[in-house]
Amino acid sequence: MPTETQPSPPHWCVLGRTPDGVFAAAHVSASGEPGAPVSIEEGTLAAFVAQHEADHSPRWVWWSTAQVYPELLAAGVRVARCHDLMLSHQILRNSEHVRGRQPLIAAAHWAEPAALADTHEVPASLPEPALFDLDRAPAARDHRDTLAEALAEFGRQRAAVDSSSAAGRLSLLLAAESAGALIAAELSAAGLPWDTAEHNRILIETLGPRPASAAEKPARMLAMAAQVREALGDPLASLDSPPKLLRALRAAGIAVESTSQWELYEHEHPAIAPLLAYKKLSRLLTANGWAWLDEWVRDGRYRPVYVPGGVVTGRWASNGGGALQLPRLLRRALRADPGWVLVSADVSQLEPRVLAAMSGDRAMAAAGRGSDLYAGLVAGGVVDTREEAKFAMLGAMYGATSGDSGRLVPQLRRGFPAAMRLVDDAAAAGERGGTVTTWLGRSSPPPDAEWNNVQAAASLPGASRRDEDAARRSARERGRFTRNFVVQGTAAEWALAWLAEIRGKLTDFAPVPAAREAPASGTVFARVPHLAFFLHDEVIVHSPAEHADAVALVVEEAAATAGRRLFGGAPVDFRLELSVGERAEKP
DNA sequence: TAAAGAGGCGCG
DNA sequence: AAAGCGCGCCTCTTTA
Repeated sequence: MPTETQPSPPHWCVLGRTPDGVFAAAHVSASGEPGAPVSIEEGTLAAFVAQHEADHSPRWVWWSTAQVYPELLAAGVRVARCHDLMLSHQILRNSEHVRGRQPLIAAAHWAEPAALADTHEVPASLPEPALFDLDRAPAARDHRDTLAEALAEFGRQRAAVDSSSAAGRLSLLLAAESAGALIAAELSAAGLPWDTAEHNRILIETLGPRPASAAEKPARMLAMAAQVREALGDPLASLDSPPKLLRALRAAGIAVESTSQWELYEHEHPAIAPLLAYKKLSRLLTANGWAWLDEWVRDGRYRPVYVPGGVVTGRWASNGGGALQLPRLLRRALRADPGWVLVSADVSQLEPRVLAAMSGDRAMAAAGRGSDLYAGLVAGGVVDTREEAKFAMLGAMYGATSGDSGRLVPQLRRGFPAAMRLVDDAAAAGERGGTVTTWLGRSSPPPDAEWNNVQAAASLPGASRRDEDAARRSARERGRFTRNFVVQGTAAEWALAWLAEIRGKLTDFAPVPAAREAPASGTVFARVPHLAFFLHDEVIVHSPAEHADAVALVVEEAAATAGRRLFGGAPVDFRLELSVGERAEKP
C-alpha cells in the first residue's frame, strides 16, 4: 500500500468528450481525486492513448468499449485494461450486493436504450443506432459520453462497489466484464482465419454446385424436394412454408402437430427421411451458405460482431454473422494461416463443475476430479451410464420435471445434496418472484409487471381454476429461469476470467519476424498469438506455430487460475479438451 | 409495404 | 432422440 507521503499513481484515466465534442481525459488517483482535464486534439486520440499506455498503463475508464476501442485497434493501439462504464452500470444497478443502488438507478440516462424502452421512458420509435453514432454532429451526440458525465458515473460506481457487501467479488466481475469488452473488440479486429475454399467445397459436396442466382435452389435440395413430393403424392407440396407443409403432410396421412424435426422423427413414412434431409440442406444454405460467405468472410477472416453482456445471464450475445451458431459441419473451414496453428480448447462440463464449486459440494467436485465428470457420476454409483449422468445433470440445472431427464434428478439429489440445494433454492426464489445472484454478483432481473399481474390475479378471491393454473405455470417457468441463471451466469463469469487471463498472458510472447506475419489479423495481432474465437466455454487462439505448445500451456494454466480467482481453494478441477493444429476440427 | 410474430433450427 | 435454460437468424405469414 502506498503511504500518504508518496504521490498516488494515476490508477485510472477517464476518457470522454468536452461539450464541443473533442476528446478529453482526466486522471483519477487511487484515492478517487480527479486531476485537471486534458483535452486531446482532434485526431490524436490513438496517439494519446498509446503514449499513456506506454508510460504507466492506466485502467482506461470510458463510456463504452464498443464505441472507442475498435478505432484504437484500427490505429494499431491496444490497451491492457479498462473499466467499461456502460457494462458496469448494468451490473451494479441490478446487483443485490449493492446497497446504494439508488444513485445509479436515478442516473437512468446511463441505461441501455433497450432498457429505457422497456419502461416506456423512450418512444419505441427512437432510432437506436443514432445513440451509438460517432459521426453525428457534436450537438446531437448523446451526452453520456461527456467527460463530466463519465467522471460522475465513475464516482457513483466506485461508491456503489465500496458500499456493497461483496466489494471484492464485484470488482472482479467488473474487471472481467470490461476485459471481455476489450476482447470482443479484439476478436472482431483480428478475425477468425477462415478457409473460404474449404467452406465452398463443403457447400458443393452437401448442396451441389452454387446456383447461378440466389433464387434457384441447389441441385441436392431440388432432388430431396422431388423425393418428398413423390412420397407424399403431392407434386405441388410446399416445403418452405410450415403451414402449407403441415397440410400436405396431413393430407398424406402423417398425423403431426407441427413440422419440427423432433416430431417428424416419430413417424414412419417414406417422405420423412428426404424431408428431414431437405430441412438440413435448407438450413445450411440459408444460414451459412454462399450468401453468408460473401457477406462475412473477407481476406480469409470471419469477423463476427460479439455483444459482451448481451445475454441476461452475462453470457455474450452476437449481433450479425451468427458467431455463436456456427454449425459444427463447418468447423473444418477454420484454418490457421501458413506457419501458424489454431490452439483450440473447450471446457469439459463447465456448468456442472461451476455448480460443484459454488455450492461447495465435495462429492460432486470429487466426481469431476481427474476425469470426465459424467463418468465420475457413474463411478460414484449415482447413475448407471454416462448418458444418464449427462441427462440428469441437464435436468438438474434446467429444472426438468418429466421425461428421462426429470426422472433421474432425484438420484442426483441424493448423491449431491449441497449442489442440488443451491439450484433448488434458486428455483424457489424465482417462483416467489424474488431475484437470484451469481457467484460474483450479477443479479437476475425482477419479474415484469405481466408476471406480477398473473400471480396477483390467482390470489384474488374470485380467481378461477384457469387463473391459478396460469399463475402456477408462470411461477414454475420463472423458477426454471432463476435455477439456471445462477449456474449459467457463474459459468459465464468463470469463462470471462479464463479469457482475460489468457489475453494477459499472450501479451508476453515476443513477436515473430515480419516475414512470418499474418497480415489479415491486423497490425496489432499480425505477429503475436491472439484470441480468434470464443463460444461460451470454448476458445481458439491463432498462434505462430513455434509458440503452439507454450500457448496451449497458457490456455490450460489460465483455466486453473480462473478457478482460483473465483472460487479460491475449492477443490474443483476445470478440465480442458485441448487440440493444436492447422484446423480447429476435433479429432 | 413494412413491421411484428411465429415456426423452425443452429449453438452452448 | 430425449424437454428443460439461454440466445440469433432465417423464412413465411399476419397485422398495422
